[in-house]
Amino acid sequence: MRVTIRDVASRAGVSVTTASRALNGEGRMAPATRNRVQEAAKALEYRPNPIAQGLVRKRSFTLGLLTNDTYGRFTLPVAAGVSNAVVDRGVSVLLASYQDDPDLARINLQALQDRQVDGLILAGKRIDRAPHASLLRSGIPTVHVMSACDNDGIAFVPDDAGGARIATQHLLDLGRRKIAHITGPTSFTAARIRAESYIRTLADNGAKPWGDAIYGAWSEQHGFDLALHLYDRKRRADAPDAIFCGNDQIARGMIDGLTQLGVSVPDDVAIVGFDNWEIFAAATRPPLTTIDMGLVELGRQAGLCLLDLIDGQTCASGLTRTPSQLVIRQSCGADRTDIAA
Amino acid sequence: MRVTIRDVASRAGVSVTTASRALNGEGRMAPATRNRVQEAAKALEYRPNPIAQGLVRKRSFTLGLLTNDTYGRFTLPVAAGVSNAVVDRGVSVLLASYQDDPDLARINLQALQDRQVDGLILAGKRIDRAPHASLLRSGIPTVHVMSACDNDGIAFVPDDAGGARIATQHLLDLGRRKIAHITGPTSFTAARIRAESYIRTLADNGAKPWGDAIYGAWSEQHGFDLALHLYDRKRRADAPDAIFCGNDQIARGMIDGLTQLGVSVPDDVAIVGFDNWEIFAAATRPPLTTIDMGLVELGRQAGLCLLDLIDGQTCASGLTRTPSQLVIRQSCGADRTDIAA
DNA sequence: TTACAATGCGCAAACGTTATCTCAAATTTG
DNA sequence: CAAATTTGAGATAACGTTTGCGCATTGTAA
Repeated sequence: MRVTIRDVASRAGVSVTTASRALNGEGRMAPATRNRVQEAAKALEYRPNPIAQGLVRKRSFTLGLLTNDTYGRFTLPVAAGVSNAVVDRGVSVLLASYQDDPDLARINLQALQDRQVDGLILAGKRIDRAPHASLLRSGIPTVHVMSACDNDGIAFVPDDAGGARIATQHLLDLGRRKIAHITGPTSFTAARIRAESYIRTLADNGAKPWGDAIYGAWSEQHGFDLALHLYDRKRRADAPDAIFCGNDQIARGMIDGLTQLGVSVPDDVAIVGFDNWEIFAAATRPPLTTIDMGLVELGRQAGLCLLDLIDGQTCASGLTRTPSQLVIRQSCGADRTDIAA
Repeated sequence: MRVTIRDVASRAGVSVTTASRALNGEGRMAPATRNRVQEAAKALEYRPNPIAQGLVRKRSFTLGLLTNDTYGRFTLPVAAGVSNAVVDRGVSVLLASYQDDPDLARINLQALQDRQVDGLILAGKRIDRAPHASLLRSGIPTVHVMSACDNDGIAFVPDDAGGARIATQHLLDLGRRKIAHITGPTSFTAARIRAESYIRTLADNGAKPWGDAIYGAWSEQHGFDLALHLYDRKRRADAPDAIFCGNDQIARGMIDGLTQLGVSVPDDVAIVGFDNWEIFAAATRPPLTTIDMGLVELGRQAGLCLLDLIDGQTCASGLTRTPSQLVIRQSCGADRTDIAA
């Protein structure tokens, strides 16, 4: 059988009560006694039983991660971040996935409630869609990740504006001046934010955008088609010398299109993507310089914030945007000798 | 406060003991009494507290899913499958991710053990690598997913041979006869299995492989380079009229290469991929016909098997390969009018 | 001294279940 | 009709913790 607090207590020659208090650092107690208990615990490799603790403390020391992301592209890095952030505080993460299915959402939420999760992380796949309403008023401390929430909610999302700024700035720093922006549908808030930030960054540097931001699908096709259109032989002279793409797929399509037209990347046109979707970004020819949204770190912060929230501390409320980072590969021609592979 | 079994008991006018037995369907009891209790439970929306149950039953009704897959490409579908399979048996899934880091693996395993998970799912990213040794002898019922295990272990992996057979057969059915196979490194068991199955399927149909299976990297580059090589103008006449690619990335590279050479897919060459990595497969031009490994279903089966194992039932031991499925898009020219989009 | 507070620790109850006994009433048996 | 058996259900003790309360013992002020 597992070693219980009873074993620790008897080895230290104290009562169970005292042992408990010694280990939790509570109550008045002779320092010597406390030490004795702690050493006994260490010697026996005692680890408290979270289930028993949960029963009496009415806390389970678990977080529920309820996700809506089918492919795991966003969720798994986030989940890893959450899990790693809280594991050394003795907290574990329950994963449940409802695939846009309200029934499944309800069942899973109920299961998490039954388990008395101390907190809930609701993960989505886009920042302007709120989780299904039934998830919203669970009565459990909740943070949102990669999704919208109501006014008094707490959400962690990537710093779209910052990422766009870094990307645009990078192109400016490389001397490009005719910088275009091609991105997803206007209906996506993330797309609009990135576009606005792109424009503002240019303005801050005394530059003008090359035409309006071009909205469309988040697809390779979109990038590909625009490459063919913008760099059509008739227009090529006036075409951009750099493009900031709203995601890696668009960037990929763009590069493919440019390559097909014989336009050189990065010599003629520098390309920056967004997402750092590794297998995608590394597979373009040339490999794609892009923005990493720092999802693992985002998960970390969401996890820690949730823990604070549970402890009753006031946690950074509202929307927190975790910083993005530029990952330099070869599609912009920047020197990357100072950057680890 | 939550409604407890005490509330149910008093509403039904019985003792707590009787209520418990009535709800668990145990013990001798007047049918009327049992009904009364069950109705009381329903009326109060009673749901038993798994924590309390766990304490006395020495089971936690949780499964631990310990994964090594960093990007979540495989793990999240599997996790969703596991979770959905077990949720209506009152079991939840704890997710932990060690990123090839032995220390993290140890810590996470310990956390799962502390929580007294009833079973463990060890998920990897390739079928010929066993999990870190320290994970192997945890003393907890374990099934492996997408990874190797020792002889008396239980593992669930995709049916590589079946998938390769279906893919090859599909090409044969479409009348192709010069079918090549391009795949990942020989060091990957999955690659070898797929290659062997490809050869066997051809033989079963009285056909011969077009040359040896070509091993290389699991990358687009590999496919791309081979396209340029195989369909070089000098060789094109003898080149394959169909290629079964070992994964979607190779297929993607191959299609890109062929397109660049002006070789038509699927008219001149039919391409089948492997993985059905949605965003990849749907983005090729033309969209890729490929093999879906059924990871969600794999997760389901692994979860149910683990539950059986925990109940002491003898579960299908050894390696279980869950069936793959052909997803028909447009890279083979097959009619797909009978298939839903 | 006497009274009274502080210190150090243990008893016992609680958390919400299930499981092991026990025991009265109802039923069958001889 | 008495004895043996079955039936139905409750009392009580776990499970491993934490926690409110109480009780000695020691130290301090009057």
